[in-house]
Amino acid sequence: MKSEPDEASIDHLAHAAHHTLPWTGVRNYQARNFMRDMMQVGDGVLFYHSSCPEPGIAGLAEVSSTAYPDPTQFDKKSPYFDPKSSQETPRWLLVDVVFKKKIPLIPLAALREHEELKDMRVLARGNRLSITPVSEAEWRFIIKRLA
DNA sequence: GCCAACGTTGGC
DNA sequence: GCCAACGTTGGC
Repeated sequence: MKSEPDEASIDHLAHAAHHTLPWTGVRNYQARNFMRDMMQVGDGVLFYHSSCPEPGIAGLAEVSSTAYPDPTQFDKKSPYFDPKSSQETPRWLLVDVVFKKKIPLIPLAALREHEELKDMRVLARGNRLSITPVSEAEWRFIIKRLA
């Protein structure tokens, strides 16, 4: 799961109440569907810092809720407000994410060096999804070899 | 700041 | 349903 560290970094997560943050602001249908259809409580999360001086995996977290409506879509003062959404038929969902651990940054360039990770969705050419699946093999490799 | 890549919008 | 225009993402 990608986040801009200016907005929500691994340190923010570590210091949040209950070490938990709602993953607000996803406004892409594919990313939303991953949360809705594929994520379960207890799933591992690679916390990725994007759009920053050192992009890469900065920590480990866990999904701690199933998907539910993102309240910011109803908030006129929020940058994530969506006038086309309604309480009755919410368009955007989120999951809660709980902190597990901070790790020495695994830079994007390091991820790209490993043959084992060449098919990682987040590394695919032109990928713009902020949430992408990680295979079992990719997860194990990152945890054992890089984290 | 640049720019490639991709998603969304909206006219037709 | 097509597709051009536009906006956004995100690494560099």
